[in-house]
Amino acid sequence: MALTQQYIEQIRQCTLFASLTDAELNRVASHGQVVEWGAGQTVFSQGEPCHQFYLVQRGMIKLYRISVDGTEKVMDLAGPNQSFAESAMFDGKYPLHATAIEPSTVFAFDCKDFMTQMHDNVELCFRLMLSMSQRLHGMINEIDRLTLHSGTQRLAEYLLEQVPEGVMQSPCIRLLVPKLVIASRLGIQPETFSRIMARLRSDGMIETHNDTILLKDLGALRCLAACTG
Amino acid sequence: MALTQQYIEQIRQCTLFASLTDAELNRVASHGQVVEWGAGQTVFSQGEPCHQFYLVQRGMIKLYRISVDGTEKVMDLAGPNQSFAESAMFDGKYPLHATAIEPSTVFAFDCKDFMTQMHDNVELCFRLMLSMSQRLHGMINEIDRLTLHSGTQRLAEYLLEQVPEGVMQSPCIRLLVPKLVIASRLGIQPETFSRIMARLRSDGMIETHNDTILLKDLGALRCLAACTG
DNA sequence: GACGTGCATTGATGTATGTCAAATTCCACC
DNA sequence: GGTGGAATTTGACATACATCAATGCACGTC
Repeated sequence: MALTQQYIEQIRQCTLFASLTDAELNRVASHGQVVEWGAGQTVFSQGEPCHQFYLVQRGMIKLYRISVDGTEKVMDLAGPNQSFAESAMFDGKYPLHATAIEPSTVFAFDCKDFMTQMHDNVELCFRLMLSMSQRLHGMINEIDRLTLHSGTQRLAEYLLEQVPEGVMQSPCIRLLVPKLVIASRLGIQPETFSRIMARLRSDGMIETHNDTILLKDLGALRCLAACTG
Repeated sequence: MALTQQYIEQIRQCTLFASLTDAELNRVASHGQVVEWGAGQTVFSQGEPCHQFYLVQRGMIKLYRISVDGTEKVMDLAGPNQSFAESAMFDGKYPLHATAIEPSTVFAFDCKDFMTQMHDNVELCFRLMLSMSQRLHGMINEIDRLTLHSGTQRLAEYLLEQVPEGVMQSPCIRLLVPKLVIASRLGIQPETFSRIMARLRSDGMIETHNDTILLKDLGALRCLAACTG
């Protein structure tokens, strides 16, 4: 489906497009599409030639790799207002799989057009380079966590990341994706995830009701995440 | 020390600078320096404001993080003709530590000048974006290996990576850095590294003499690296 | 409302890898 | 060429986490 005017303002929210003029944004949009994906549908597969990159409007996209024995590692989760696969433009093919884990609306932008637009607009290049550098540093942090932190620490960090800005004490958070997926994201097994949660519960740090989690002791969680433990 | 004419051709070897005209390259060089670092000397520390990015001329630079308890995780090793910390330009500070692990000569380029040069030269932007996207995909592979592959697999992969192109059978490779450093690079302990090597040796896949390693059975190593085992 | 499917939890058990410690080898420096 | 300190190796032991298996729970479908 064509990317109509009604979505323009929403696209501008994404920092990648924030600096564009109305005319430029319209041009990007004119080469874009709105696509709907059902839960479990694949947006693209690893190795596939890359002609588009994406911005999530609604829903959740899982970005992941699969090993030879079928095990899946979730590399990232893209929710509303988050873009993905921009860097694949330069490689020509996607470095991982992407599938929707719930009904999702996604904006798809044409790589070729975006590249020519970057040629005419250095500012846009800088936007993309900033975005890529941030993603790169995010990856460094990811490797840091995977190698230097324990499963418990990573889970505590994840819970704390879900807390909205400015909340001071005992915030209540919701897990936006199945625990199975979070476990893979954190590099642990679902069983281990469940066990760590049980321990945090019995230690009085959290209270749980399905996907809703009350963080009773932020201080203890922060210590767990930061310190050796 | 100023970056004199004698180094220009060497800098051009790096893909990042390959597309530059003589005039452009001279300008980059005029804002650059040649710096010598002894073994163990730090090039920059994590969090430090970033004013330069680097290209190794000779030697080896270790890029790493340190955890609260002092444990060190080597994220990457930059040898001759490899650049590092380009992406820090956009963040304003270095995301990790860099120290020389042997006497090294490094070209240092001024970020501010390079940024203005990118403003005038979209081609240069594209070069950097290509380089960043490759690094990004390298990181994805890294996380893939850390989470989906065993220590043995990662070590086998590392050994195979050291084999020069086109060598068909029983290549002899040399470890260019202390095993301690490689172990950290692979996310395992030095003791584990040693034990895995011993196992590969007793399985007849390799022969070792200090830092020299004969890969006796490439097929078996490839199977070990790729398959589950 | 019964049924089925997939997710989550809990228990029992296995194992790869980490940790601690000591012996040995290597290497740089005097 | 000897000496000291770091890197490496090896052994004994500990443990976090994975694996296997069974049960429970929630959700959607007919």
